[in-house]
Amino acid sequence: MSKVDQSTECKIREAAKRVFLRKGFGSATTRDIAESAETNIALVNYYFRSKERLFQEIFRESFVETFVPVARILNDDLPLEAKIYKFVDHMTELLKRDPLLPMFVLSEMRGENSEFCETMAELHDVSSNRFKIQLEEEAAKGNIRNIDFDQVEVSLMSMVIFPFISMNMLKIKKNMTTEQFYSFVDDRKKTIPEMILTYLRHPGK
Amino acid sequence: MSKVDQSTECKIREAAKRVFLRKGFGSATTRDIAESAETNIALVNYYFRSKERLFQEIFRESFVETFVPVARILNDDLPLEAKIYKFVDHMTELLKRDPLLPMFVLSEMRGENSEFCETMAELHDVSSNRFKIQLEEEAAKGNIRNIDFDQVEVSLMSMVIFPFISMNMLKIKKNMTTEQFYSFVDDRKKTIPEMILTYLRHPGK
DNA sequence: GTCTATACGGCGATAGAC
DNA sequence: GTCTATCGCCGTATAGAC
Repeated sequence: MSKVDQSTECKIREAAKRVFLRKGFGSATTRDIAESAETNIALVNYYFRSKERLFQEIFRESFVETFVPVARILNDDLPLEAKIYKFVDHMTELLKRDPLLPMFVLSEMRGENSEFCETMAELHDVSSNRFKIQLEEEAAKGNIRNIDFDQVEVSLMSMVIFPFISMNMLKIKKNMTTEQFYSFVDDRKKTIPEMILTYLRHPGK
Repeated sequence: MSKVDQSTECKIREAAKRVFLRKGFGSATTRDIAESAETNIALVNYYFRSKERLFQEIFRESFVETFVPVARILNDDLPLEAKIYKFVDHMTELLKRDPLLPMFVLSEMRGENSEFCETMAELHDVSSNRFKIQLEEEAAKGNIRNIDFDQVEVSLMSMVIFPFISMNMLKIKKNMTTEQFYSFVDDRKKTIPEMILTYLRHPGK
């Protein structure tokens, strides 16, 4: 087997990721995936037993192994300003490589029924405890204002992630090409930390 | 026909909205909708001809007739600070009534193929031109810093809308009840405008 | 490991009785 | 307007030849 020729299993896995990210679990079909992997339905089920199991693998790989490690940057041992810049930069670069990832993860959690909430149990490991403590310490020292940690964290996540979720709408509304969109989110690597830090450093009324 | 008894057509429309918002177009079935409306499949097709047409009606009603008018607050004739507070307040109240609406609209725009981008043409009407001009005027007067309008607008939208998109994840991660979540977004009616306004009023380095 | 053929169910949509 | 019955299609999954 040559170097460029991947194993069938790997081709199916990559095809599944492409299709699931673009269409979601409900709208993606085994036929789509088999075709995209240049193979047939039987082999998809041979390697992964069912569409459901295949999806679970892709979901875990995308969320737990890709997204979560970057989110953990907030627990790194870094000064506040450097940490926020690093987080926004790394998360933006991750999402530029996989722009459909946030919508993929979040859209599978609608209705609160989903079995994917099980996978979410691992999320409790993502608690940003050290980031929270860091902000509390800075506030105690009088370096930043007193704030509700959750408000700051959610604002930060929102500003980084939401543009990718609304990418297609943004491109239509602002008449953006894909390149212009990427340039826009690159600019946000500066805007977002500035906005958060300016807010933190100036006292409320 | 009594007052409390709605017409069948209306019952189907309401059921369709419930089901589509919870599951999305791909995963919702005509059978779901019929059952939720306490009627049968034949009547769904009798009144709306097809699942596709029914969906288009719900989508238009939810997006163009509900969401867009609130977004237009940014074009109202109001002082900057009052306008931002009003926008965040109204949008938050709208989303508290229909928390699944943002995910519903945005998830149907994945893959950039979708025919719903046609409906999006009406979105060009939502251009926030007057808000943009207002910010430019305030900057010219030296009241706020010079900024990229799109960056500010997207940040504002992100911070208001994203918590509802990630509602289920947030509730799991922060161990929130639904009531606590609503209380959290109510607090954001103050946090978000403060963050935006603090950023605007303090010059960059 | 790989393919063809097929089983089986659920889907959207409609015909036709009332 | 409303319902039952049914058609034809496409989905997942598997059996069995190679």
